[in-house]
Amino acid sequence: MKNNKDLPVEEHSGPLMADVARLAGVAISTVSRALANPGRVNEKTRAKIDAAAKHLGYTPNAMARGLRVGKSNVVMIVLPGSLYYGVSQVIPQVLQGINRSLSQNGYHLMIANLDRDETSERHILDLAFGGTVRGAIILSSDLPVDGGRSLKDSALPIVSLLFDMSHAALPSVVTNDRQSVREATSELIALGHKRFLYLAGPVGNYHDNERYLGVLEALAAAGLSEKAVVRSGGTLDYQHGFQIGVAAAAEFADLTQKPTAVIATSDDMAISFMSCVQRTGWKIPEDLSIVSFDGAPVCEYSSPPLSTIEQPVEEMGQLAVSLLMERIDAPERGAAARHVISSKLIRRESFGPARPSS
Amino acid sequence: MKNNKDLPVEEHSGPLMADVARLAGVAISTVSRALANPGRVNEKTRAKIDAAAKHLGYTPNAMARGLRVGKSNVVMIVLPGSLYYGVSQVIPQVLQGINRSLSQNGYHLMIANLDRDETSERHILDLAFGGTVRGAIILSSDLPVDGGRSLKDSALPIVSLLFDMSHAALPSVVTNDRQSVREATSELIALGHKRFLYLAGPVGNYHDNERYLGVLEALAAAGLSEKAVVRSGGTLDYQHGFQIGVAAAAEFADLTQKPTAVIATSDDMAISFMSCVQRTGWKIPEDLSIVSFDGAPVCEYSSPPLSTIEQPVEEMGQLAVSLLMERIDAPERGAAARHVISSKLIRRESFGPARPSS
DNA sequence: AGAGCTTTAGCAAACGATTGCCAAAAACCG
DNA sequence: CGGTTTTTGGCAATCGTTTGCTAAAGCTCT
Repeated sequence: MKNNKDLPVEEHSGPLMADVARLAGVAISTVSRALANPGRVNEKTRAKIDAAAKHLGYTPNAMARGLRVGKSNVVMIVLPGSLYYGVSQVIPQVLQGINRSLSQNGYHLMIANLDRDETSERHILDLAFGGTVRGAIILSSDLPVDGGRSLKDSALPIVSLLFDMSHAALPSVVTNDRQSVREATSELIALGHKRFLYLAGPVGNYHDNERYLGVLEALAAAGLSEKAVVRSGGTLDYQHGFQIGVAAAAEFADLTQKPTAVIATSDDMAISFMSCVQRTGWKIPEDLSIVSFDGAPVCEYSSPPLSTIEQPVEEMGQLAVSLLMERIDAPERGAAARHVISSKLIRRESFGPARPSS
Repeated sequence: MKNNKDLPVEEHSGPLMADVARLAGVAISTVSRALANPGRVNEKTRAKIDAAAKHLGYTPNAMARGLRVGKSNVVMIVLPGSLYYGVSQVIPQVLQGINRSLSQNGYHLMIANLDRDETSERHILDLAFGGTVRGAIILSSDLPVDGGRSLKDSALPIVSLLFDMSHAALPSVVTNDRQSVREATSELIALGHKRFLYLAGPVGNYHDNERYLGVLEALAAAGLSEKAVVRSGGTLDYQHGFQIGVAAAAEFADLTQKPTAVIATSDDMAISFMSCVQRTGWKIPEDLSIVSFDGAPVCEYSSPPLSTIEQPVEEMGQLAVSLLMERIDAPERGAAARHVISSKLIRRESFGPARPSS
C-alpha cells in the first residue's frame, strides 16, 4: 500500500475513536468501554467522553464493530415475488410495524427483495451468508435458494410472518384466516344465502387454502354441500388483484345459477368485481352480498362500503420482531411455535339478507 | 482474548476465503483477485477457485470487505414522516423501481425510517455517518438532523425523489405537477366549469404548492379570478388522505355557491370525498366533476372511475438510482440538476361538461 | 500511611477481507 | 534453450473497533 502521508488531508469518513480519546484525554479502550458499556467506567470520565464525541460529531463505524464482534445490527425482510400476494394494501403498515419495533431494539431494516427472480435470490443469500444481516423476517412460503446455498441451511434466526412455517421450524405469526372466513360465511348463511361464489387467490397459496377451507367448514357446519360454492379464478397471482375481480365478474355473468353471496380473498379483487357487476345492473347488497379479506382502508369508501376481514398487521409485525429478538438472544433452533392473532370482520353495507326469490 | 482452541468447534459463520484458497490449492490473495477482478487471473485457476467457492458455499464477508475498502454496498431510502404524503398508494411501486435498479448495480436497499421521530433521525444519521450506507435517496423536503449532526454535512451522495431539492445541491427527480394540474384544470374550464373546489394537502408541502399553483395558472390563463377556486383542507397531513376527503365533503355541503368541479391532490381524498357527496345525493360527473392526483390503480374501479394524474414512479425510481450511481462514481458536489418526468392525466368518467344550470 | 478497592492506560491480538510489493514459477516465443 | 511475458505465492500492512490482560493510578477507610 502506498504511503500517502504526503497528501494534504485524507478525505476520510469522519472522526475516529482515537480522535475522541485524544480530545477527552483518555485511552482509546476507555472510550470504547464508555460507549458500549457505560456501567464499567466512571461517570465523570464517561461524561467527558460523551462530550468529546458529541463535539466531534463522532459516529462509530458500524462495519468495523460488526466485523469485530461478528454480528450486525441489521435485520432483513424477505418478501414474496409478487408484492401484492394478498395483503397488497397493507405492505406499508407491515413495514411500519416491523421497522418501529426494530428501531426500538437498535436494529435497522433492510429490504432483501421485492422481486423474486434469480438475481434477488442470490442477493438474499449474500445478505444472509455474508454476515450483513443478523436475522430475517420472511413473508413467503418458500425459502430462497441459489446455487448450492439455501436460507434453510443458514444459522440465521428467522421468523415467518403471515405464513405458517412452523412445520419448517420457523416461529410463525399468522392470523386465523380460516376461522374468520368460516365465521363470515356462517353469517352469510344465517342471512339466508345458499349459493356462493368464491374469488380465489393463486392455487396452492397458503392463504387461499386456509380461506377456502373456512368456507367449506362453514358449509359443512350448516349441512350444505360443497357444491354450494363456485370457485373462481386461482390462475392469476395475487399481484393481479384487480384483474382477478374483472375476470371473475365475466365468469359470474356466465353462470346460469347465480350465487347470492361472494367471498373474495382480497380487497382488490372484491373492489373491481363490484365495479364490474354493478355496471351490468346488479345491485349490492340487494342482489348480491360481498365480503372480502385484508382490511384495506379504501374499503370504507367504496360503493357500497365493503365488508372486509381486517388483519392487525402492525401488531403482527411487532410480534414477529419480538420473536426474532428472542431467537437472536437465545438461538435455540427447534421450538417453533405458531402465534395466531385474530383478524376480525368489519361489517359494512356490502352484505345483507339473501333475496327471497333465490 | 482467551485462547479457545480447546473448544470442540467454533460456531463460526461459514467458510473463509482461506478455506477456499486451501481447497483450490492457491494462495489467498489469488482467491481475492479472482473473485474481485476476474480479468487479472488465469482462466483455469479462476475456474478452479470458483468451483471451490461454490462447493464450500462460500460467501465473502461484506463487513470485512466494506471495512477494508471503506465503502459499503448499501443505499438507504429516507422517507417523510407520514408514509402517505401524497403518493400513499404508490410507495410499493417506488420501492420496487428503486430496488430493482439497485440490485442491477450490486447494491442493497435499506429502509432508513418510516416514522420521523427523534429516534428515527438518529438512526438515519448513524447509518450515514457510521459508514453503513454508500448513498441515500430521500423522499422528503427536510434533511434529517440530530444533535450536532446533519445529513447535509455528510459527504454521502444523495439524490432527492419526488421533491425538488436542487436548490440544496441535490439532484432531484420530480414530475411536472404544476403543469399537469394546469392542463387538467384548463380542460375542466374548456368544459364550461367556472367554480372549483381544491382539496389541499398539508400547507407548505412542496406538492401542494405546485399543484395549487397549477390551478391558479390555469385560471389566470382563462381570465378567471383566483376567487373561482375554494381551497379546502390544508390542516391535515397527507397521511390522513381519506379523512381529508370526508372533511372536505362536509365543507362542500356548507358552501352556498357550489363549485362544479373538484381538483383533489391525492386519490385517497378524492375517493372518500366522492363517496361522501354521493351519499348526500350528488351525481358524479353530472353535478360535479372530479380529477385527482397519484394514479393509484384502484381509481379505475371506483364509482365512477376516477380521473387521475399518474406519475411514472417506477421510472422515476430508476432514474434516481442512476443519478445516485453517477454521484457515487464521481462525487462532484455542485451541479445538481432537476430532472422532470412527465405525469399524465388519465381520463375516466369522473369528469364531464359543467351543468348548464350553474 | 498502608491496605483494599475501583478505575484507567497501554498493549496487542483479533475480526476477514484487500492490496501493494517482490520474488518465484510457469508459460510462451523465436 | 535463453529471454520475455504472464501468472502466482507469500508477506505484511491496513480498515476501525472490541476486548483480555497487566500494571499503574486514584480513591476510600481505618
